[in-house]
Amino acid sequence: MTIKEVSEKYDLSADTIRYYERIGLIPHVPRKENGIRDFDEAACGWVEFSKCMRSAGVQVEALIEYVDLFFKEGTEAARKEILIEQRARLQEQYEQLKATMDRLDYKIAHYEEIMAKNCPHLKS
Amino acid sequence: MTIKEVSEKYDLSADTIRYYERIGLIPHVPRKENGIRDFDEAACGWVEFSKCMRSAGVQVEALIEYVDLFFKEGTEAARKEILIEQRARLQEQYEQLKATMDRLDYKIAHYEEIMAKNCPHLKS
DNA sequence: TTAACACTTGGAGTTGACTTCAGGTCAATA
DNA sequence: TATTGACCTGAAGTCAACTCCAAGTGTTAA
Repeated sequence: MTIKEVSEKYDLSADTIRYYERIGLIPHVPRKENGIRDFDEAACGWVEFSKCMRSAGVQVEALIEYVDLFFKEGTEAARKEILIEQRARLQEQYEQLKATMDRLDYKIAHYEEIMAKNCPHLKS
Repeated sequence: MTIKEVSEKYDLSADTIRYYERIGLIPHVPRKENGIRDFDEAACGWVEFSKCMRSAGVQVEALIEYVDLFFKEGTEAARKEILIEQRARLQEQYEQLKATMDRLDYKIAHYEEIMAKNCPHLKS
């Protein structure tokens, strides 16, 4: 697969994918003889994984570290640690998100109320 | 209250609070004769609100617009729209977060398994 | 065969959200 | 009275994460 196809498949710009490879957020992508990237299933998998993690807000730094460890043997414990820490971060984000959503719901309901009062023709 | 007290109360740097005021993310804070900020309850409320919204990821831009409308009459519908849109954004973030957390759980479980296998002394 | 196009690289530029700095005022304390 | 410390302002700097650009190569279509 070309970078364009992968870009369309995962809705990430080709520049972003190249950038991810450059900084090591995804492993080196195989090339054809002429140097053009030729994504195999594994490379696609990494793109998909990084997209999922990034769009949830997992930091680039943590992903780079994970990918780096991935190619070294005997790093399972360290990789697991990274995942656990990132999972905890997302949990915190989730709590914050939930609290804020509740608050927005409350405020929105408040505006509903105000607007009902200010529209006398609605109270038939 | 001084900016320092407010900064400690809400765990936001004084610089951030001044920045928020400058860009209109919180309304103008009352001053003493000498020009020093003197936060009253309303000003504190705005700081707390902005902190809550920002830490959930609501964009600065949307909050500025909201604060701006807040001081104009007859803008209730517009304000409500902003809140609804931001609420929808958070909902999306939430879905993404949940999917990614599930995925991390799955991967973490996978590492548990691998590590159990690679530690024969644990299987008594 | 020449133009158009998709790709390559290294590096520079942009964006959003702060954060730091320089230079100044003012109140209180040694 | 001099200096310390908290505050002020406007402007410049930083950081993460892209995003765009210039200059070049290789393949396809007119």
